[in-house]
Amino acid sequence: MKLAEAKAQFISSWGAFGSHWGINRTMAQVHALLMISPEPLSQDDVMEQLIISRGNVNMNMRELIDWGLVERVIISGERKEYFIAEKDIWKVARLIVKERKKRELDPMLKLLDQLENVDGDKKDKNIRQFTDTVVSIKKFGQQADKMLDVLVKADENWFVGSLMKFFK
Amino acid sequence: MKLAEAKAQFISSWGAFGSHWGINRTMAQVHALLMISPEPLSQDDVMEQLIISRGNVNMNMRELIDWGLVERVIISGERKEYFIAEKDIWKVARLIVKERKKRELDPMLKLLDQLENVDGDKKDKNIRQFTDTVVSIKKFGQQADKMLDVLVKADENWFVGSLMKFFK
DNA sequence: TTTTACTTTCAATATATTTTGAAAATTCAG
DNA sequence: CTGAATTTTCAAAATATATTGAAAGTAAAA
Repeated sequence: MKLAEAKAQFISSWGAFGSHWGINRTMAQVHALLMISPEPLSQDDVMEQLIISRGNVNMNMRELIDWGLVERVIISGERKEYFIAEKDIWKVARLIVKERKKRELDPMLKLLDQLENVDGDKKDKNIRQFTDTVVSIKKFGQQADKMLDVLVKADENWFVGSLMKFFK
Repeated sequence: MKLAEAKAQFISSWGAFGSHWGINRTMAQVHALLMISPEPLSQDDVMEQLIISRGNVNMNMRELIDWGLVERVIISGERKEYFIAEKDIWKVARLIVKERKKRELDPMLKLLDQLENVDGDKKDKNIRQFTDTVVSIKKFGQQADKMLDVLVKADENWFVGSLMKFFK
């Protein structure tokens, strides 16, 4: 397969994949393009290669920077800004987990705390089922929270090593 | 807090949460409603409680059944169909992981296999960077794949036990 | 068989999300 | 400062996704 074709497939596919992981399609495509580029790219480069508008590139680039997945770099003698992506896939995964944990898991756990105690007869089957459900989801969430914290803070090598041992 | 208010909050919040996990908002709300209901519900019950149309309930219910998150039940003497949700949150998590792995991870790994070998000079930095990226994502994906397989097939108690030991 | 209760489908509609592009803001060289 | 290059913003337009509801389909009861 030719490089150009492979690139196009990779970008499109990473876009689709990302859209299932809380990262919007175009944002993931920009990230994909930057990951496979050996040199930093400008906004114009991205516009040209992905055939999307300036505003679109700008917004998604900012979002990628917010997530910590992309960095601005200055090339001396150049007026334009350039961008590079984090290429270490473990770091990428950790950054995504960190961000999604903050946005989704943490608020959910906070809410479940509030829902744990509802007024009324503890023997009422409606109240019982509600409380049981909330409590079990909360417990599950707390375990997930702990696990993800370890992952997010883990040094890559330690983590890969131990986990691989664990899963044979 | 009153049960009615707590229910409304839980359903709305589980809907928002689900929409970040590959499950559409309404589908997750139907699932939430069924999880906190001590008795099976009919399509009419769901229509009434979530204030959504018959068609909408029907489509999302089928999707939930496809994922294995909801089951049809027959109540003797009743003409209508009733539905209950899987309430064990570990089973829910495993079903979701299983389905998403099949839909997302497996196709991605298959594609990466094809992209690993591109024509041209292995010394070219564009080809080098592309190949390096593809290979490292593939390795990462394979590890994730193994881990998730263990999780999906694991017996709940064994898994909770070992993992909790692992994460102290 | 016919009637009735219920379920499913899907084109039309409504809603939500993404993208554009031109104007405003910023930055830098002269 | 002035003006050119570049970046940012955001309302409007385009696109994608979800929802409705009425008609068609099914299956149990009469």
